[in-house]
Amino acid sequence: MTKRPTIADVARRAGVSKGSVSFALNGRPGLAQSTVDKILAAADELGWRPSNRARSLSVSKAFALGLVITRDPAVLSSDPFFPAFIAGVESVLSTRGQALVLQVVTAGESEEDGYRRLAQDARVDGVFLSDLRHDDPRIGLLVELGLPAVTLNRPDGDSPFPAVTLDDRPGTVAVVEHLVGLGHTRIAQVAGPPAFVHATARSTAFTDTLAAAGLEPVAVETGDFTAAGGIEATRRLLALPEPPTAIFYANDRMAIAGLGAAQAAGLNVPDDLSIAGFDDSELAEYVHPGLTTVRADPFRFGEAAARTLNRVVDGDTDVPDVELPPAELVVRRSTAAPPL
Amino acid sequence: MTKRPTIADVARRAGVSKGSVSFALNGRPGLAQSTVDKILAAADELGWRPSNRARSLSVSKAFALGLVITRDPAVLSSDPFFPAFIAGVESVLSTRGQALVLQVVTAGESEEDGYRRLAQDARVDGVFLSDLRHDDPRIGLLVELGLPAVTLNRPDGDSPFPAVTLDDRPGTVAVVEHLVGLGHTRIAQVAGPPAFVHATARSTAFTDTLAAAGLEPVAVETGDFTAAGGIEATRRLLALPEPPTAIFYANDRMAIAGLGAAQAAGLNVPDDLSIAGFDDSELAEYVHPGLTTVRADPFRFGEAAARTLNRVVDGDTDVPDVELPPAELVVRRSTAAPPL
DNA sequence: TTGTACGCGTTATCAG
DNA sequence: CTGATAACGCGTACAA
Repeated sequence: MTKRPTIADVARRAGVSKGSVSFALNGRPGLAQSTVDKILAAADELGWRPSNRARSLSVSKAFALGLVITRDPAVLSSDPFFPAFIAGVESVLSTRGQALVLQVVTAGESEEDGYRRLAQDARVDGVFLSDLRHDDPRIGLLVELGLPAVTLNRPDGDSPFPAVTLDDRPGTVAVVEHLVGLGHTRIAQVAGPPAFVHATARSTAFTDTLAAAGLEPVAVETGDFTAAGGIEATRRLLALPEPPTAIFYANDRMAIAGLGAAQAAGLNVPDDLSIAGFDDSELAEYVHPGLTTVRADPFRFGEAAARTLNRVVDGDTDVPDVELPPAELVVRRSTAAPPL
Repeated sequence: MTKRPTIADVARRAGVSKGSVSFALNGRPGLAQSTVDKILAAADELGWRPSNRARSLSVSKAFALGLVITRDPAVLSSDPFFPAFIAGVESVLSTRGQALVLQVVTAGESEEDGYRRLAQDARVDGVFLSDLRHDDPRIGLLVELGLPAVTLNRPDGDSPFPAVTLDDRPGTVAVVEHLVGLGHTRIAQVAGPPAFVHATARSTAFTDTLAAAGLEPVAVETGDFTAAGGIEATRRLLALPEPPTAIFYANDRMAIAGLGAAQAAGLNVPDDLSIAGFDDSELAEYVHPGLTTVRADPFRFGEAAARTLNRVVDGDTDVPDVELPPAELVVRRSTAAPPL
């Protein structure tokens, strides 16, 4: 409550100049050790902490990173990725005295505006680019804005930014092999919107693996990652003349909703229909039957992304991409051999 | 990319002094209208935007609000409240050029430290205080730190901060009356941790309403709001010599997990057991059977909280509490008359 | 090591 | 009234 001490207070108390204090506190050479000690002691006694504001102004940095999330709230509500991702990011930022600025862009406002605001207001030193889309326009935008970034997974176009990647494909392959191994031949997929890089990556891995087993998808429906979308897609699949005996969903939310739809239609899961999801969200383990799914580690993803972004922000050129351990299959009760 | 224009550039272009520019842009009296127009035009032509770093330094404000969330990531992951709440907050902040600084405090670090950091780093002008606990120590801490706040719901002790409240009780009462109306007499509850104000509020409303109907709870189990906790509590309830015919959970996550546990135990919901939740999370509608629950509006909550906090931050004294429309009952298929 | 300009708006003081 | 001038907030960086 008493106004915080400034660097001038420290200087006065140590009997030196402001400049020396700054040097001492930043551990820069050019000061006698005895002077450094004196200054550090004075700073300590006064409980001095640098003012972010003054520092920001003089070094032109925000000491903050930004995350723009574009979802309507209802959808975001049950997304299992971001909260854990954010926690991972925080675990890195908190040790560096940085803050995370979050921007939730709801429908109506464009996502680009979110980044633009962050850049114009100079609120952050860099941003995380998530949910990459094909030929993502945000990459060009960020280049234009001069805002450093790290991409979550690798974009398909050119990108000057490092990528932190977590390969979804091994998990997808494992799911398909698991289903094929159980004897399924009529397997369908509920994919995510094709505009997303990760959605098509999963989708392609699905089709390819099936092909490698000499099979073709019964159908590939497109969902929008929401529960409502999962229900719709599931109903369409179940209404097919020859419905699938197994459905692989691009995320758990659609899978859990699909599970509900199948049960509501009188089907027994897994006896009549096997269901697999993607994410291993909290509820996946606890619905009935437990959902077979694919588990990634969003917390680690957040840590790695934050560290990588900071290297860029710190001026490191040629920051290498970081590859995280791939997502892996978690087998539960929702998958079993197909009905005879 | 070309360096942004400063207030001095605008002044030069308009042929006036820096001070006048500042006055004109802040709509302060003391300038001829013609001068104001000239300045505004110059600013416009140059595309000038104030540097909020410089502004921060000179007016000692951060132009940002803070939210500290204390959950371990796994739990936070499926919390339906915060994402929508944050979206509501954003909808207000974005119109004022403010930012939201998010801090996720994971286990190990104390929540208090989160607020302390936010205050010491002067990162925000005020904070949202969520998940109030009885005799919440954070209130005293914030007073000590001199950090303005708004509480989400009303704390039970003294508080100098305005509260934005959303009464859970009418919804709780409605659930109990709904169950009693269906003919249930053996009703149990899975409550939240008693340390939380909202958990005990719901719990008390539950017990009181039951008492008003001349009934007593079969049992009140305490869950921790997680799916795993919901499963445990449900198992204990179902193992009772005379198990309940209806269970009311303090949130949807526990309810959905409880639903899974009941089904895994071979029970038919709602024929053998009625289940009701709280939140109306996205999946509530889509699990099978659809979950009877209580719906609040976290987006509006966020809007109201942001507006209220801003009034405090702006120096308004005696900002009144804001009362939001109460949570309301949503009846779905998971509740029905008890077995004969 | 010190002194001081600098980053950029805000605001109090003062002259016209 | 109108508008200019300068001090201020606080740390950094460079010339002296």
